[in-house]
Amino acid sequence: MTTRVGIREVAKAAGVSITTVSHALNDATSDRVNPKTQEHVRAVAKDLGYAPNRLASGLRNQRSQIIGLVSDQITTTPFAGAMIRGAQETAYQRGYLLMVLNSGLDNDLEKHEIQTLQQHQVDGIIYARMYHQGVTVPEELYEVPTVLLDAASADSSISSVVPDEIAAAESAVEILAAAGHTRIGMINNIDDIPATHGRLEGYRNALIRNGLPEDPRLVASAVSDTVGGRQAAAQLLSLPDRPTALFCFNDRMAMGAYQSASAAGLRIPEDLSVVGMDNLELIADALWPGLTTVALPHYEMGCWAVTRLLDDIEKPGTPPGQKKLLCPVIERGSVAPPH
Amino acid sequence: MTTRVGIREVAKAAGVSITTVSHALNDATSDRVNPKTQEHVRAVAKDLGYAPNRLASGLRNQRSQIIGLVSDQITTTPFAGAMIRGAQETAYQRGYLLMVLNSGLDNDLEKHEIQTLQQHQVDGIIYARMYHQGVTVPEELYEVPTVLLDAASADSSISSVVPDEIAAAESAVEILAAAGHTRIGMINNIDDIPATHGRLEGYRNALIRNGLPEDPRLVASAVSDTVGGRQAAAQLLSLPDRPTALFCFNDRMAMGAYQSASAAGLRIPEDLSVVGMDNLELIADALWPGLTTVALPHYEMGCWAVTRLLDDIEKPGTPPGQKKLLCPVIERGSVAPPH
DNA sequence: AACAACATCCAAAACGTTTTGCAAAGGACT
DNA sequence: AGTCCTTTGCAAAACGTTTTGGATGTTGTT
Repeated sequence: MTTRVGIREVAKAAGVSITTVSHALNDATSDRVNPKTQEHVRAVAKDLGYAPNRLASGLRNQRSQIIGLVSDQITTTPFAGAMIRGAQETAYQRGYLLMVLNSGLDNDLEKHEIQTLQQHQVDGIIYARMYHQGVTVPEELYEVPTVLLDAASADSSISSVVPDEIAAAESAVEILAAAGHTRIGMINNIDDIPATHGRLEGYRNALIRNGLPEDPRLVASAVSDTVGGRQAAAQLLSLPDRPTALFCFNDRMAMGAYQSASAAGLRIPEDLSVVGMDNLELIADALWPGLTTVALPHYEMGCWAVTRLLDDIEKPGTPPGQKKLLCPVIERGSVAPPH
Repeated sequence: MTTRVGIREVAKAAGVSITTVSHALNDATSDRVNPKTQEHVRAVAKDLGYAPNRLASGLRNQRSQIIGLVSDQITTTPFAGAMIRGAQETAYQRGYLLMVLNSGLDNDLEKHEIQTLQQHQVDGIIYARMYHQGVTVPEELYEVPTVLLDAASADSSISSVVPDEIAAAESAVEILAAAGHTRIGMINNIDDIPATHGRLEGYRNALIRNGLPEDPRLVASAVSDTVGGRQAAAQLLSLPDRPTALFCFNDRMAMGAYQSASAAGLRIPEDLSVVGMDNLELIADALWPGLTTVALPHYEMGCWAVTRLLDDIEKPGTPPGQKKLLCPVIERGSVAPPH
């Protein structure tokens, strides 16, 4: 384990002072150092594989080049990965590193984690949820630049990014309407979260825009997993005038709908069209036929959050913004015209 | 934003010198400070909410209290979450923070990331893969304590942790044999990775141990996703003397088996028993009936890796170890006796 | 009563950078 | 040729800790 090369070594090797090295490396604009010298120093530094100790430089300029990401849970959903990856990659591109912490549901732990991050002088914090929800921001976060990821706060002084649930549901239902369906059912979630209300609203908007009547019997709600979807679908499919198409709250419920359809002897998409939401590849891609669905922009939200945060850090004073990101439709094979 | 309270403030408030504060706080064993004074200082520090600046103390004692985790991909599998959570939680419990970086498949990027971590003076690095595979460790990692997560290296000087593929497959097949099956098929992966060979070996071991004949026609291989599983299952189920039970390489392939069984008019588990592997809850829980499967210990592997790494860091000289972790069976509803 | 031994605390140096105030050197203008 | 200005490089201070060597004060022994 060779001892790390420091700025001194570079200075000696380049035949100049430490100061000159520092200026040559950092202060690109200032004309305190001769361009030729600068180039020379840079060459030598690169040659020696010099990379400044971030602890030291962080201590000096009160900037750690680290941002923290604290989230409620990280394991249950595969979305976590995409969000973190989006955040990590854009942070890295801008010269920052990401520190990930998850607090479960423990508020005290969360407080403690935020404090720990502050001990490490993080330059900013991303406060993330693993599914879209409203939150109240812990007061510790007001001490440091913060942006909310997949979460929204009543306090509009804090930036946040969430998916545009309404528009997403609209485009999902639009696909079914465009295929010619006039009796379109919806399988909704029962939790009181933004997605539940937003997707229902989008469903209604799309019906209205297409001149289709709203039939309250065509909306069934259940627990938002496969079993719930199976039950809700069974209910809708047993209606005397059953829907020919189903918009499902998410892909897991859509999987339940597949199961009920199969049990009822209905083929997808010939007898029943289905559209899901979330683009859970593990399911949407695995179903037979593949599930047409609307993707949640987790990766993009991660990118947006970090971009916003770093803008805030690097040029403070930018006014906060609440962003809703669009959700792209992913077409597979579960939609066909009704007969 | 109140200015952070430093060690000076504590010293002033407690009426002692900075040195005394530092000793009182850190050096619990040394008798350089009066117990009463120590207690007093600690009370004051807590009162003021003092927490030492980790950048400064890291710089001083060449320890950042940070460990890095670099992995190939983080998004495609939901396992990433569990591994990272395991690593993060145990690190946090021992006073460390985790820095997560993913390099995709880009080797240069990976090198650069490792260097960046070293700039931040990380105390150690976890080198992770998102599915079990052999790797050659980048030479940069020899400069710093390292352990491999879900990956093994030919170089036995480096610690690593992987799932015990053979034992896992054995227990999967054991379940089927215990239920009374004598014609047990296997749907395997075609990739040349440890899991492929290990699970096949475990399958064979279990057959032998139960005195069952090995019939090579009962093993079908395909791409390890749902479509592949569907095809392989179709092949096995069309055999004149078809297997009454299927051990599938993973849960996605098992889902394909469900689809083929349904297409062939076979009910699960009455006509066909199925066991998967991975315990991908999204699928295993969603299938109907629920899929009995063997869980990969991702969370536990994350814990083990960090524990090992920190032991290494805190008391160097511990000899390296290669660990295989056992995989628990998760029983659901896809196994029944043959008729 | 003087001195040794001990307990307690303090001042200062160090970790590796960045940055400020100055000094030295070199060139152009009168 | 002398003055002034510009260009360039250096020494030193600062960031917030930890730790070492030594100073101070207190107690016990002869």
